[in-house]
Amino acid sequence: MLWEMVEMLEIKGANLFRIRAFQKAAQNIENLGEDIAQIAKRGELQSIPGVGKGVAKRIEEILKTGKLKEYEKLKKGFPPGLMQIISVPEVGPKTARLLYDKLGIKSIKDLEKAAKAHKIQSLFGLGAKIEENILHGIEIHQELKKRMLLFEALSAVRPIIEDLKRLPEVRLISEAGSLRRRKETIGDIDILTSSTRPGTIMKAFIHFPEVKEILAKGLTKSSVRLKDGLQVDLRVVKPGSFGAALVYFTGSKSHNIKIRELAKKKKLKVSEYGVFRSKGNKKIAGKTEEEVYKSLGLPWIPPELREDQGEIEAAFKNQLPRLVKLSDIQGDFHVHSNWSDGADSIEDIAKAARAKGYQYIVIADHSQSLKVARGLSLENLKKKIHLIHKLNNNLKGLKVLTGAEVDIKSDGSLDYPDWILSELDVVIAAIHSGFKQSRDQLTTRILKAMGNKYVDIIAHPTGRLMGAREPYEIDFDKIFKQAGLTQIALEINAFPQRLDLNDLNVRRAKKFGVKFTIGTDAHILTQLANIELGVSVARRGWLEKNDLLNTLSLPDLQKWLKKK
DNA sequence: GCCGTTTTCGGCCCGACTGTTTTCAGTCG
Repeated sequence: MLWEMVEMLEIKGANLFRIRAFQKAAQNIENLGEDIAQIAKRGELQSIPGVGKGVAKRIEEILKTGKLKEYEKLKKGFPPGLMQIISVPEVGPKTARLLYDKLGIKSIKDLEKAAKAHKIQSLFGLGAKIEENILHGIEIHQELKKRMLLFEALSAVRPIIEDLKRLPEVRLISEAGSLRRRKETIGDIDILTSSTRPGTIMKAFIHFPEVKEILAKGLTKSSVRLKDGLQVDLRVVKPGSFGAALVYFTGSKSHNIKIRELAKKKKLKVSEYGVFRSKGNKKIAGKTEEEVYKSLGLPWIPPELREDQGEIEAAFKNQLPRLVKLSDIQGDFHVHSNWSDGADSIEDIAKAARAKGYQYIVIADHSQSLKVARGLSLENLKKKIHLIHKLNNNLKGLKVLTGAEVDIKSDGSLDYPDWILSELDVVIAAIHSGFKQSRDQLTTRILKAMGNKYVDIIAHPTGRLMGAREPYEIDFDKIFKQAGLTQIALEINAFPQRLDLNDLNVRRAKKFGVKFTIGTDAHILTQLANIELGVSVARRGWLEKNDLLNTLSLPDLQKWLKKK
């Protein structure tokens, strides 16, 4: 409701600062990672940044009545299609208002008709060019909405950066934007380079073989669409501004705003060119990110934290988390072999894991009920355990841990009897069916599974598949609390479509004392590399080394498993 | 409407680009 109010008020032409206040509040509420009703119950609404007396009152009204009078009233006077118009590129609130007042345009369809009939160019302030841009905007506006998975963006950007690095004119180069922050979905790919000769770089970039279409080509900025549809923006700045530009292009937008507000209070000004004194405009930083943050009295902030979710305040107090690193990871907790629906033999997986420098790996095939994934019968599981023990005798430098991804059946019971679970090193429990159960049912179901003393990990706790399946509804607070209490770890599933738990829930769960494991859910050797995605989620969830079981050495992990 | 390492009142990030109304408003990131 707040978001919609923002759009309606923009078109209405309300006070911009009031609108921005709503916007800020809406964004922070969206990123809570906790049920707002719980916060309201504790009477702590105003502890949410950007939520003051006014917004708190509105939230209380919504929670109490399910409605917001102010919103309903606003909406009544609004044609339903009008808000969509500002989602067309080139059309903002002012233009939308003008088009509505003068031409009665109240939907994208109306807009297209009017543009094609050349009615727009006759309006005061608009012209033929704008009319043309609007038509183009309508064309691409559908496509723009699609965001790609982090995994896809990473696979696309790496070869491009490698190509660019080969150019002698390129000095420094980095990914930027939401990709560098490792958000789970990416709109378009941003790359930043520094050079004193941007022209040559631009030219080489737009002629890369992967490029299908050149969207814009300038002196220091070009945009292309690749053959697979991804949009890539490349920007070149002078070496002395690289750090400031990297801060700026990495974002997030709200992080940048807060940084600049902070600067202002210190009589400084931050832009993509550097940090300047307000008086006299003397440049005092810009070459590196460290320099930029330092000039504001802050330590360098890892990109994954730059979401204006308290990282600046934490940095100010020198309380930033020491985020877990990929190199801290000693093993993978969730791998499938060709005993169930995986592609590779346990021996090959073990060798690949050893080559990655791991100390251990958990082979966790599906359980008997999951026929679609060739779940293992009791008989086969016994055989598999035996085989792994034999394999470990001949294997140096890595230990294969016996595991299973055991189905949590719809009544909350497990798909294997206790006696065989007790034989396994690691028991992972997960839901693979009955997603449509009620929130209460699903929550109770998982809690019941957590009541089994052999369970070590709950895998992909919300079951989502980005782009294909919504997360199922569970009472996070109850599950996090129980996980904290029992020390049953929650998985950060690193499969590209899953990333489940997600960053927000990870951060929330940590506050309950929850431990986590990263598992790639790999079904083929190349997917072992996805551990990196899991580490990104962990970092975005503010996790430190100690929060993850994956960082334990083999002996420490074995101690942990015994203790449980 | 929110907020306080200037402030309980008076501010609220910064700059590029575009097109059009020739000096700047609107949009975008």
